[in-house]
Amino acid sequence: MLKQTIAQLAYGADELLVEAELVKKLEENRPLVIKAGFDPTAPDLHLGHTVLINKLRQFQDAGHRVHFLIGDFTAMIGDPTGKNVTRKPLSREEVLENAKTYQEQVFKILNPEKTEICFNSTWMGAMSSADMIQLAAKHTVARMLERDDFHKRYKNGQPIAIHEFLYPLVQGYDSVAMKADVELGGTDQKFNLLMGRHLQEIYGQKPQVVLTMPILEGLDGVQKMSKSLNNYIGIADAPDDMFGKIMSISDELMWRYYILLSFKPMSDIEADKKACTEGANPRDYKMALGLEIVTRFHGEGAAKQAVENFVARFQKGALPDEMPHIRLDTASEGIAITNLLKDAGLTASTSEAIRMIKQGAVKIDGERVDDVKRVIAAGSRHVYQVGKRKFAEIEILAA
RNA sequence: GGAGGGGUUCCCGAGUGGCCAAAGGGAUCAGACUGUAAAUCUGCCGGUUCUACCUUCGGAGGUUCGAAUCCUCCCCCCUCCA
Repeated sequence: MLKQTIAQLAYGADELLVEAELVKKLEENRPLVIKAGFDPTAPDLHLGHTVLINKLRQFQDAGHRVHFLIGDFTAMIGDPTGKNVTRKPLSREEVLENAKTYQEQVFKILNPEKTEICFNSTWMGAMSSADMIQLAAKHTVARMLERDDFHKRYKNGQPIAIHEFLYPLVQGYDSVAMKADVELGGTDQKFNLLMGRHLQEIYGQKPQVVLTMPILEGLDGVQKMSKSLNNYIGIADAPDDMFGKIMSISDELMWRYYILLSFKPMSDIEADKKACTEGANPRDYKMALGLEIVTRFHGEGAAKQAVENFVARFQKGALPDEMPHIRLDTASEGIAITNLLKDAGLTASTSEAIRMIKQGAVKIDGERVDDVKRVIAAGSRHVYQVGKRKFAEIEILAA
């Protein structure tokens, strides 16, 4: 029973340190304090960010309490993680604003009853310079340089500001202040998470268990999900978009998403996977995954609607129910199709419009356009389509 | 501080005076096939009033009928030496 619980909690995780300690803690039969820290730097969350939050939710469902730490103090320092450059600190106002957005988004997944929001400025702000130096005395430079990115930068002669050393110390001290039993973080956080264990021991606490989660791949299945790579699914994406993006991922990536994004028990996921290798259509499982995820962020009604829209549009080829309505003014003799597509934003330029027409990608009211020089009469109103995804109803008004 | 190498269209990367809007690959996009999957094939891949013209090869000048290609100055990156 306990074994199963641990297997489920560690499912999809990169590393669990140390499993034996987690067993002991669970055997105490009390709600554990599960810590996860977030830098309020990126207020627009995408599914990659939710991997960790989902795992927190699983701990809640297993009866534990999540202490959701907003690193408002640390954000003002600027974590060097992953970047080889010193990150610029945020202002107090930015931090608070971002933190607010964070909270709004995160309760779509977490159970508010079992969540406490903490700010590390609560204890860090109260710390005196002398205390800070005391804290800094708890660790050596040599060990600090073990951290991968510090190590690399040091070796390459790139600058490391002193305050960057304080970041892991503060994050570790947070665990002391919060009396964390378990801390979750991305794999890139491992060093900082282990610092928590180290400091807790020094301060006379039982060291926290560390659970690291992998970084989620983006829609391309290769690079990490990120906004700047434009391979992300934002949790604020519209239901149809969100569902469509999920349907477009590869079968292989789908299982990865199942493991890291679905709340299905691991035994079910493994069974589904097996069914597919034995001939079941992966598409149906992909649709189920899409339904689950869209439901989480938009509710069941919107999610079911998104599925219906998807089936209607892509499996039956119908036009979407909702599309932008655009009005364009033009001279009384009408407007060239190429200019119309550009002005309506369906293509980036008239040159692209010509290309699209030549490639048979442009349709007016469902009928393919062949003539690049076609002129659309003023006063008309049609549905224009470019490729599979871009639609608009455009009305031409004579000026 | 010294010596050398390099910055080309979204990315990598060829191009050393005209045939260059610039090879090749990748990505994107579109078409076919499908399950808006993958793989594959095809096409496209700066802009426009499109058989032509305009803007682009780190930046600014210059030489030339003509420059991504030659010259001058400047900015940035990399390698080796001190």
